[in-house]
Amino acid sequence: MSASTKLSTAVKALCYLAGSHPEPKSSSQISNRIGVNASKLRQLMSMLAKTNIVSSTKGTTGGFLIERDPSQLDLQEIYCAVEDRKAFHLDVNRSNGHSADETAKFNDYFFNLFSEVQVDIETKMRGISLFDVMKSMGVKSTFGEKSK
Amino acid sequence: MSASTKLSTAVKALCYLAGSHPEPKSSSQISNRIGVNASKLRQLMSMLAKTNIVSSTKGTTGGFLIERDPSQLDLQEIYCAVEDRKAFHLDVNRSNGHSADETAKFNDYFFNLFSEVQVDIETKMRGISLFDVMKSMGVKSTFGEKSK
DNA sequence: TAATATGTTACACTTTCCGTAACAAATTAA
DNA sequence: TTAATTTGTTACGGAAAGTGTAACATATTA
Repeated sequence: MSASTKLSTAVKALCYLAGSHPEPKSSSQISNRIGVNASKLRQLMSMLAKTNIVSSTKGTTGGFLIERDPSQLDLQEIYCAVEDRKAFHLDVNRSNGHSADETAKFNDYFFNLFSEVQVDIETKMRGISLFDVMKSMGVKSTFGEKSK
Repeated sequence: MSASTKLSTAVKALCYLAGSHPEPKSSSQISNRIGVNASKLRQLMSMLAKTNIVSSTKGTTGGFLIERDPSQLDLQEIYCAVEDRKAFHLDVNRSNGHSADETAKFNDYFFNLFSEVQVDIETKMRGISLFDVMKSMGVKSTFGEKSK
């Protein structure tokens, strides 16, 4: 999955889980809802589980459960959980030329520039919580409510 | 070529041209210098020529010439010249799910978010001139100087 | 007329992305 | 204990994108 796809897919799934908490949802339920393949979704969810953003339980009554308050969970954290690469990856081309020194200096320059851009993106995403997204989306959170 | 590769390659070439103005440089000279394939480089240069950032002349004494003052040429402009897609492209995944309406709303949300990010990147790149890059790189501009 | 340079198209190769399948391990229900 | 269900992980074939190179028409110079 590409970086941006991972992020948006993860957010969709988390919105769904936050709207049906504390009822666990299986990968098939989630995938039916948000329209991605169940297997690929499990790969994504297992990453969210490793950082304890969701919990997972196996077996007949199992599934995924969101573990974090949506208002205290920002997009940057979600992104880092599902993507190894730093922010939105921009790559500098590898040096092949004669003047390897100069090419290396150029590559450093663009590496630094793109790093700055990445920091800017991270800052922006840190300012947006899952709850913010849910509000925009009209999804009501049931996180933290007592189950009847 | 990827977007970021196009930009960095174009900037390398333009720095070279700005440092050897007004002497035209052929695609082989440039490619030898910055270490990319001459044919691919011509593809890139022809895009810069269409927006008059460089001029090109054919024939034995031909080659490429930078046409803009490096201090009045910013990275965003270079980027736009060589890349069709808007800024650094981030894509939203296409909807397949049951609730197509909701998926569409999510996609809209992320499309808007990524658009904002793109605007931020553009703003940053508009603040950096080719001359700024050359300064960082220690390349001396000969643009505008009289040829002897 | 020969040589040289741009501008464009094409092609094979590699890498990445995407959708799907398969199956071990864990858990629940009967 | 057995069958059913679910996560977690790996693998694979095809699609798409990126890369390096070649080829050639067109234009210009010597």
